[in-house]
Amino acid sequence: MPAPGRKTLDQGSARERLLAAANELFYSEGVHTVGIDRVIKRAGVAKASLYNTFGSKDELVRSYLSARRDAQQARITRTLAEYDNPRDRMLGVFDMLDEVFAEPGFRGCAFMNASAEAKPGDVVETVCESIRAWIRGLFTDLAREARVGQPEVLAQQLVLLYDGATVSARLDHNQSAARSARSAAAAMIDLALAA
Amino acid sequence: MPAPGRKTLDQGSARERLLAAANELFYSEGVHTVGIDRVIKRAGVAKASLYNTFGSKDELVRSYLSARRDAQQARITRTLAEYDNPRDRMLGVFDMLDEVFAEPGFRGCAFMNASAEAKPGDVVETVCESIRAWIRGLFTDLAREARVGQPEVLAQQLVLLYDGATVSARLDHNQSAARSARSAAAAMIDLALAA
DNA sequence: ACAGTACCAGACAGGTCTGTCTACCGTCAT
DNA sequence: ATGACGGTAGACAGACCTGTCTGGTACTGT
Repeated sequence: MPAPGRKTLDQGSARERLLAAANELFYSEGVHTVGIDRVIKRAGVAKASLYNTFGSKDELVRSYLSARRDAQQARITRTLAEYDNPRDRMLGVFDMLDEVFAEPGFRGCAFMNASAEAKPGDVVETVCESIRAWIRGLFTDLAREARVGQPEVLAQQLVLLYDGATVSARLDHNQSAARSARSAAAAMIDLALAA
Repeated sequence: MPAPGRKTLDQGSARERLLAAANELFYSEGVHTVGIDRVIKRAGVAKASLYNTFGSKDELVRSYLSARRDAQQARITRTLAEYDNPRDRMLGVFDMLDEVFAEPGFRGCAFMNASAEAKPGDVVETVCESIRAWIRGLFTDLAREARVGQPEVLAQQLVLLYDGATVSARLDHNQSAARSARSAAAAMIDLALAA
């Protein structure tokens, strides 16, 4: 994550700088309110470079979300590797959330935000669905690995807590949302294991 | 909820028609993507009427959200009246969510959506905070009434499930999100009561 | 040396948005 | 009957947004 104070980005190819600028601006202010001109100024790039590279603003938005999805999946995967049993892995996701919420500039889930701005049938929804399916699958796999009776049921409940924590951290500025979700998740997991 | 198929609204004062049109359009397509012209056409109202009544688009948006907040609070209050003990009241909120999610045109929480589009410090955030504080207070009061050990803790967990269900219903098109949240809520409540 | 590539700077066209303004209409109370 | 009031209809200004286009610069492989 680049230092946020800088005025323009000056490392990497035009594509990389554009994606970095898009990530900072689109995430922190919304896809709609940020115009092309601000993105290219921030990236220190000519307008022609943007259109040569991405073709349209829509494509830039799509790429921004795809890159963010990949980064988020990588971060979760990295987190999981720190634990050696499915129960701790599930809870580890919530520990990671706690860190994410504490980062400066946190403004909720980029995919929820982008989806709220998108009109029905937008390409944005596709990226959105892909990361959501991935997370749901992750929790389902972990639940199955933990040998609970109904892995899908537990996974769904964990997803509810995951999303709820994100919303509460965003809208209520609730610094402890992830920890509340974690303790609720622990209770749900143990109930499922006992059943 | 007015019939959504109609092209223009033709009952009530200009103010009422504008709010009804704003509610339909802003909620279903987003605050930013819908322009003033579409709102007044839908309302069957002159542009001057909008600016005489509300003064600006921002104020119309604020009024739209305020009206929606009032309607939502009224609906929840009506739901609570159907039950006669705190535990059933808490769960009743999730039964209501199930109905809400099944309504045609459901597109998630209007306040989450508006907040995602708003820039930091927007007036929108104020309305948003007010309904969130109300819901949190509601669950806290019910939890206290139910004599659980830590009412705030249970209330926070129920809020997580409430928000999580809304997100999952919206983004995953998950028709059973409210029922999953309800069963998780029942488990959390009973754990809190047993403690 | 030279062609090709990748890039920057910015003017420009065409569209859309908010908000103002003029002009007109119908109703109703005094 | 007349003036205030609330409303309609739509032109218009000014800002802003996307996307195209021209022209110039720097490096790189052959």
